[in-house]
Amino acid sequence: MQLTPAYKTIFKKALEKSSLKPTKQREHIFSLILNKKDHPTADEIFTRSRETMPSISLATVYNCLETLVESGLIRQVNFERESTRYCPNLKPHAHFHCKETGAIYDVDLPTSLFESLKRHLPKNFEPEQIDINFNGSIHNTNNHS
Amino acid sequence: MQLTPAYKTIFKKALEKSSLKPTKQREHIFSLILNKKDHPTADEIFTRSRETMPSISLATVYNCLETLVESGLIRQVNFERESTRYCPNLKPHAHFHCKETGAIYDVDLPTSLFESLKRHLPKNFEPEQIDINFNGSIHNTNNHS
DNA sequence: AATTAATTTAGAATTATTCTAATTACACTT
DNA sequence: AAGTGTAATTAGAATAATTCTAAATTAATT
Repeated sequence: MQLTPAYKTIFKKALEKSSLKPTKQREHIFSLILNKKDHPTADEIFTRSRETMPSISLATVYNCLETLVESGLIRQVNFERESTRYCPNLKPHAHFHCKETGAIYDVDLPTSLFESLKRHLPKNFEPEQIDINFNGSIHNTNNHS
Repeated sequence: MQLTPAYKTIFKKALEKSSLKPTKQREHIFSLILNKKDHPTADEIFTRSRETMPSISLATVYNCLETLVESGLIRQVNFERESTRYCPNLKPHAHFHCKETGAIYDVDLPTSLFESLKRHLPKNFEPEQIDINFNGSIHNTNNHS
């Protein structure tokens, strides 16, 4: 539940760039998301936060998540209209949503693929963000030989 | 507000395959979505429906949309946590969401791109649906020469 | 210490969607 | 043609994630 010095610097820089304050709550939530790299919902983050910061409120969790997304430290992930989930992986990647378990997996993708996608847009379309979401199931690989 | 005979057949076949009935309401909603190829929300569809079918209820609109999606006649489109939108374009394509106007544009993509995306999944991941969403703005092309 | 602006907080409000239970429509039997 | 059964529609209540509001707290600055 502690940021490494390196991440602490990244955290402060990113917030200051958007003229936002590096508060205890924001840092706490950022470190929670970094340290358990699943894709938690605001409510899950709220529950986890209270274990070590019992006074935090749900509204604050939502506020902090918003500021973290704004400053580029985390990404939002949405599947259909399920609760928004949050992701600290800033490398180019897609998400795979297992419809059986609801689990979300990061799928790394080469930058070239994103570039190739962009080339299909009309010239005056300026994408800021590209979300690629797979929906499906994960087969059992029963490798009985 | 009328389905062409060709679409009427597609409509009936698709529903029957899922053992669903081709009712007046389902057909009406399907034709509405087909005839104005924007990406309306359930509520917009509800409003449009009542112009020609005043007795329809919002619950029915939601029910019909669900069955149309189930039977593969239309697709759902989600941006962040905005209202779900519906799309009759079944060709492989992505969506571009303009953050200024909120408008959604279809972006045709070659099947090869989807194939290439799939190749980055672990072998036991079985995608059923791939959603590609661009988020950004559309620049003015002021072509004063 | 006083002032200000930003942040946090609790709880109310919002809103898209789903649920519930009653009614209606329709295909199938008698 | 009347009766039966199942699916679909309907109105309105319920749900749940998120946002809003207004008050309280915090931190930085004079």
